[in-house]
Amino acid sequence: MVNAIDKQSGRVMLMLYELEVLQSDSERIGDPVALPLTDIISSGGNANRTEATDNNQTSTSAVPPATNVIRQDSKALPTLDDRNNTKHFNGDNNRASSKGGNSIDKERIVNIDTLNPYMNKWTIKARVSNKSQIRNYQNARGPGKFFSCDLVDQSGEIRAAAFNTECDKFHSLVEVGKIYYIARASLKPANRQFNSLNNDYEMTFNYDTCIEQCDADEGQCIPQVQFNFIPISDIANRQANSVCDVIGVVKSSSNIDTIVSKTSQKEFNKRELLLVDENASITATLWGQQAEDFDGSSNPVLAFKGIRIGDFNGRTLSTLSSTLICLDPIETPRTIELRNWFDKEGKSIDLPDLSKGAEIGNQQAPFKTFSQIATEGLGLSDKPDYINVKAVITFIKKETAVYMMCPEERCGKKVVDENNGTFRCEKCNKTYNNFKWSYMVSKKTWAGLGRAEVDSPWAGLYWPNPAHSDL
DNA sequence: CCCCCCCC
Repeated sequence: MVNAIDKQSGRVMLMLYELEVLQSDSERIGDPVALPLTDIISSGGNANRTEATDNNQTSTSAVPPATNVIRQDSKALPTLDDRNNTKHFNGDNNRASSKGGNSIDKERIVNIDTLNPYMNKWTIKARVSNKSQIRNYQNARGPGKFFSCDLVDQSGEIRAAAFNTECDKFHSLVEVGKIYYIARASLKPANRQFNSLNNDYEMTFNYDTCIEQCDADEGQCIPQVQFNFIPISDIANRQANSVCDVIGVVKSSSNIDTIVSKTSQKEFNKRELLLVDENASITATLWGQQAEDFDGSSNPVLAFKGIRIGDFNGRTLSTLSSTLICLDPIETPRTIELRNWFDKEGKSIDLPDLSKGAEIGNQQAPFKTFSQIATEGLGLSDKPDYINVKAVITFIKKETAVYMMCPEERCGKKVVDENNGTFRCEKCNKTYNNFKWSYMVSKKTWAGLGRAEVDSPWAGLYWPNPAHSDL
């Protein structure tokens, strides 16, 4: 018998080898209790206490399950099935249970959050919360096809993938919202760049995998979806191009816009939302059908599972085809909290916008003289450079100091006065009965440092709120 | 074994 701590997940594992079944239908012996987790960790010698603690903190269930086995019916502890007698335990034959045919052992259901690559016999009972389309791909090994789905039970969640034969076999069988027994799939470490699910592993359906639908009324305790929300303000500290779960109120939304992809030359529809929570706001972009179908006019609470973080002008969110979007989700108390907060005060306060980081001026940007801008070639590459400048204003262009701005919150473009009481925004392709005054100050500056001969460039100062006008 | 997901 070996006990070990999985370094990657911090989970405690107990591996039992070469067991011999003496009797399979005995009464419960003694009064068994759950293994004391902390004792195992501290007696493990090289136990990594920090990892284990961190893992527990980030887990959505505050209390680790006493055992990984859900006892479905009997008072007795699970017993080894007669079909799986000792001959299956004398080696590493992990196909043992398939010898009894294409069946699933429903008496030995384990929680999803206990699955790991070292277990070779398990069944889970899980709801499908999300499923991808079949995607064809081409790589060094030739063409292939693939789909993935997300599985959830009362303990946790895991992403599962299926390739080629299994892709064809399981794609139509697996339906979002339905519950299945799943046994004998492979497990490997999850790739955090693409997967925000709260599990260190991902599942791959293989030739041996068995999936069987479960009656709907058997799964009432299994949630529809599990979220691992991070506050919007935390997105600033996350890696660009990673995925996360976010919830917020749609404070405003743009019209549909069409862009042409640089790589594929194809057209895509998009809609930008301003998503807010109690501490920050961020732009979230919806694509394709999800953009077309979305109506943000009632300021709904919107939850995203597996949305991608971008770094345009600070931080943005952008949906992937795998992103699950839930309108006013009932699964989380955050929906009510955010609703109450927004209606009471959130709708009328301006919060830090993570998608305007670069416009406001990055505090980390270095101070530069105008001569350094020239000699270092700043501003000449495709991506903008951000600097701070300490300078004296020598001239202000008064004629264009104010302009009439589109009243739409996320627009900011100049409107054209139609001279009939309406104002047209070309960007929104819409005519409004009102506009907002905004300020664009062009000015000539001179940066000292004994370099008076350096050309002093024009600089634009932009601030959307007149309350900040202190020039 | 996928992992493309678009634009400013």
